[in-house]
Amino acid sequence: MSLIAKIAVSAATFHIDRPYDYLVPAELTEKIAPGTRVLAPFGRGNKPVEGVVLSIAKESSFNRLKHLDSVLDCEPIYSEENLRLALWMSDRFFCTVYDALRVMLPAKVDFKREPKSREIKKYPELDTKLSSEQTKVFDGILPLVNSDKPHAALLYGVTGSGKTIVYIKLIEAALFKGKTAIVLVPEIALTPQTVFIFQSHFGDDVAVLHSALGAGEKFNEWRRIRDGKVRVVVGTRSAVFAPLSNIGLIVIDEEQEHTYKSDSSPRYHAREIAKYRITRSRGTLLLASATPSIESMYAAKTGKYSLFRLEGRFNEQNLPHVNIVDLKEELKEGNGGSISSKLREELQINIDNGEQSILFLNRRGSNPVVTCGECGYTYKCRDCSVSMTFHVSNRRLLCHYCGFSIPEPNTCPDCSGKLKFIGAGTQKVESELLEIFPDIKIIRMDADTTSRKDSHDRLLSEFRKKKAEILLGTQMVTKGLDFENVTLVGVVSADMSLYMSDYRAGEKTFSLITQVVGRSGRGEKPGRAVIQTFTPENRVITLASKQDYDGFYESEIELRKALGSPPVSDLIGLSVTGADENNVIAACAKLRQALAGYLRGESNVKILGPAPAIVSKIKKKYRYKLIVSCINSKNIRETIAHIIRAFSKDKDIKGVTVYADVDIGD
DNA sequence: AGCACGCCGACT
DNA sequence: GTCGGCGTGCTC
Repeated sequence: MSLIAKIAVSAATFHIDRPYDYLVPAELTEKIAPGTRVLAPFGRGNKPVEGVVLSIAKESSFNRLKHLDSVLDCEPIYSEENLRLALWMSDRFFCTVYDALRVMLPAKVDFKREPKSREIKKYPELDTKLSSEQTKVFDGILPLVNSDKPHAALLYGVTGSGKTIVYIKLIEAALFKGKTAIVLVPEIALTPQTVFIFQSHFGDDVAVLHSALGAGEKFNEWRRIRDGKVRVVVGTRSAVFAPLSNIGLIVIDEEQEHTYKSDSSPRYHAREIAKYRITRSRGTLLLASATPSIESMYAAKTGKYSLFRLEGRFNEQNLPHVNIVDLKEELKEGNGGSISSKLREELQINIDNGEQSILFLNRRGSNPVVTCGECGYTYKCRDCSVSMTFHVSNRRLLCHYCGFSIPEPNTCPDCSGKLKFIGAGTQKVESELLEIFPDIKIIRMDADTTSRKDSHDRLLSEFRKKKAEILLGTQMVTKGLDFENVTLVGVVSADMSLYMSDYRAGEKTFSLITQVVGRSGRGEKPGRAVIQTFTPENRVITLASKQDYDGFYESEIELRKALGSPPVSDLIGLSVTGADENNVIAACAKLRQALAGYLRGESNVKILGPAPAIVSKIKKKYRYKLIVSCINSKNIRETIAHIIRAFSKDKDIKGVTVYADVDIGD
């Protein structure tokens, strides 16, 4: 009697995803095992598709089985632990089992060679001088790492308080116990110094996983980890799946960063994967940040996580002196430009003193809106519901969502009226600065100037060599940069991220301003910051300017409690997309009805929407959203999964797709 | 989501 | 007769 293999198939979509049974041909019984990849005939056309063996059985309840085509690996590429995690992910994050498995491997894995034997190097414990505060934190966390019970801890450590050295000491402790460690960073390119410290400290014992690695390099690192050649892994989101065994410590640095959440399937949060792995290996999860997410601090304050604090800046540097500039007043005085008189004055002081400045503006291009001054016509993307941004560098209007572009128009296409270019992005601010200070050099750093390989590093090293007076850029200038000659930071518009419908808007803005202000005054000289805003009295802006995290947390958590937002309750988003807007709306109505029916008995469940997404059309597809506010439980997730499956089978709904997303931001 | 099957109209 | 357009339903 031949064996039956239960396969997670790549061609299966969410609503038909289940283990598919196949007969194992006699000649494959030697090679096949749970965790190997196979080719299996699927569908009416028996097209060979890739799949992963979940388990081997003796019999099947299905009676018209097909035979597997071939086994692709000479040994299991997924461990039992991987398979278990994938099954858990599929019900936790509404994805197929194959999708979950796919994200655990580097893009291209060619695994036909024999494995190498594992050798464990002994790592010598290093001698390093901690401050008394660092010692206190280290002594607090060490027993957690040394115990055999799973733990989660939050380390609240202000910028410059020396968190990295604490991570290193804790990793050493984990290695000393024969365990391994993972450090997650938001984006390698933005935190080169942090990565460099780990590399120089742990040498050959550390593997770095970054997105800039080629497929082959990534695979080599992955195999080094898997073969036990390294015991420490530093990397971005997907490094949380690194094939280490016996994990003693996972550190998530800047844990509030949104990059830890995947925005395509599987829509997982690295923190949740880390918790899962740590629980099973009885290790410690250390979340760390200068501006912890509200949900993590809430978990710490309610006793779910242990809480540790590092509040002294390492070199005893003082906080930058912050000026808040009211842009309404500037307008009254006739200054409608991007640079207020105060910021101009402060920039002049720095130029005169040979000191450098960083300016932050979270918008690229020249002008985000081009409109007709006479009839009001506005240039919108052909395929997306957003206005097109003028880029002076190539004199084109560009859609930032799909890349569609047109040449710069001369007059209004409707009435031939004169066009107005409204708002300011980094390119516009650059030209305004050059008008004010014609003799200086400015380095602009945004997606347009860093698209080529290594251009990021090149621009930063030019700035470090003092080849420019001002570094002007988007998000990418807010993190990790450490230039001792930078004594002034300017936030060109603090309002931009503040007035979005996202319930995390305040939290994100607080974190962004706090981080960018922290770029100033990192050397001997004291730092200054100028924050420009139309709402200087806003709570988030005043608290961020004082770097008052505790004050911000207290006011924010009260707000969340009053509104019933996370972390007091959870949100599960249902996104509905399709090319025909009426079909999408009709599908939403049906979905809402189904949700209301199934969830009627549940207490504390609210269904919000449907409403158009913030950007209601992208690449010709309309996007609507329903939100279920609830306490996320297995029961609720199963109900929603059931509704989505039924929805996909519904013949009355055409050309519309739906997916669910947990822990959403808006 | 693919992909094949099948029903029906159009054309040689 | 038979080619092919697309509506329908299944996927071990």
